[in-house]
Amino acid sequence: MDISNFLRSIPIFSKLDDAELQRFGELTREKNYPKGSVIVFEDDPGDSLFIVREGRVKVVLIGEDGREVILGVLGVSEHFGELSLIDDQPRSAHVIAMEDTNLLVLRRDDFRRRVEANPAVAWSLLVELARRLRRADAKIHGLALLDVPGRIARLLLDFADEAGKETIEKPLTHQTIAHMIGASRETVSRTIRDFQIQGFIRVERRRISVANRQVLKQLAQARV
Amino acid sequence: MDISNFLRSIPIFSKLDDAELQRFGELTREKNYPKGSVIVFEDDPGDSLFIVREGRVKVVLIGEDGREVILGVLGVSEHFGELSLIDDQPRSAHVIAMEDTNLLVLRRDDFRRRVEANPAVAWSLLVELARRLRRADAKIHGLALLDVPGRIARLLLDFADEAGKETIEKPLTHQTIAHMIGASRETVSRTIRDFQIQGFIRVERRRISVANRQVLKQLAQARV
DNA sequence: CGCGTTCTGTGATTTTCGACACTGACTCCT
DNA sequence: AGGAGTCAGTGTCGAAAATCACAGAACGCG
Repeated sequence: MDISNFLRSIPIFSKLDDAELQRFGELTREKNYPKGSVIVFEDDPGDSLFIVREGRVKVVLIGEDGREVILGVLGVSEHFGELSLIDDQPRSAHVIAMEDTNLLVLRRDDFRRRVEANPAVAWSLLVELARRLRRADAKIHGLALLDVPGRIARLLLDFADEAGKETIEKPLTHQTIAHMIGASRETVSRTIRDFQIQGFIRVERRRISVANRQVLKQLAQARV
Repeated sequence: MDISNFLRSIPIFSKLDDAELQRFGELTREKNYPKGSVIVFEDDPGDSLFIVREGRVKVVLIGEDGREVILGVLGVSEHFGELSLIDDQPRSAHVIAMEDTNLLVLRRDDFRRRVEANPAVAWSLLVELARRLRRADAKIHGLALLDVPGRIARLLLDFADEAGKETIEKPLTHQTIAHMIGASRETVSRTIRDFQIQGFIRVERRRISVANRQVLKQLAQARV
């Protein structure tokens, strides 16, 4: 797929006409990162926007002791790094490649100029940030008000909804889930096993499917 | 203070010229809410932006069982409710008056039209949302990676920085702090007492001052 | 000034989770 | 096919914090 068409598939650029897309495309550079490499370091100044063209990355916070929390996992045609471009503050998290990854990179000045010339892009960006803010609030809600089963239930429902069906295709290890919900690997293992025994979910070879939506919804709402 | 001047004191409007401020001002309505009343309900459709002119409000998530988490406390010249205006989604949280409060209200269409006519406002809004997103991430970091003393230490430092000095003037009850950091009232009481005994902070008649910044910073970083 | 409501301090008890420490099972190479 | 590395299941243990249950302080208001 050529760059213009690829950019068009991204919400914040979708409103642009061909000429604009072309110009944006010309400003980008490509970069490759092998699995496990760190793309962005927390606290770095940061002056680029990244768009995932191939692979998957995780946005993580890392504590002094090395424990991590995953703020989000981004796949093809999702982007990251715009915060620092907007407010000139340092990076707020690390971004690490979960697989071999190919990114398009756009530098601050180029990006800003283009945005200023295109109010539609600014608006789409606002919508995108609003979406993230809502997600962040939901995450805070989960961490503060739900116990571990609740958080796992919510995560599974989220993924199922996103996939549009009952079965979650993505390869999620218990460790990854643990980091996403702020729990330990063992607790996740136990809880998943529990859900399975109770018949809420079905698991075969790392693929989870939701069997009893109702109960999970219950768990995801109240601390029981 | 007249409305134009008041609006000028707000970051997202500060870049506007007098004529624009005047026009914005004419579109606003005033509303009063007594202490404890609910200004915005989660899940409501929502089509207004609110600016605090007097008083204080809290943005809260409430669980099924009535337990609450405070996402933020907003004072004079801060605003809320823009998310729903941007993405047309329902309100993501409740907003409740902590004191008798006077608000300026701006309706969606008026707001949007004015924003579209003023790219500078759109940009300031982006900066504001970016700031909130960073705060939300920091909150997630705290909830997932820090123990209660750590979270309290961080909160106190935040407030002290905000106040610009060592003493925090705002009237914070232990209950409120507990809701802000996702902990129980009792644990907060005990921890505050502890900090006091250890000489990290000084407390007199509900006003807390930071005595030993260093130690608090330590606590706020690592799980000890 | 008194009285009720809202805060705070503290003990005892109970839950929830994380920390370890292993075991076994897959899977991906090369 | 053999071996390294990663992933998952499980038991025990202990620490952190939530909960429960009061008692005492402080504050704010009529």
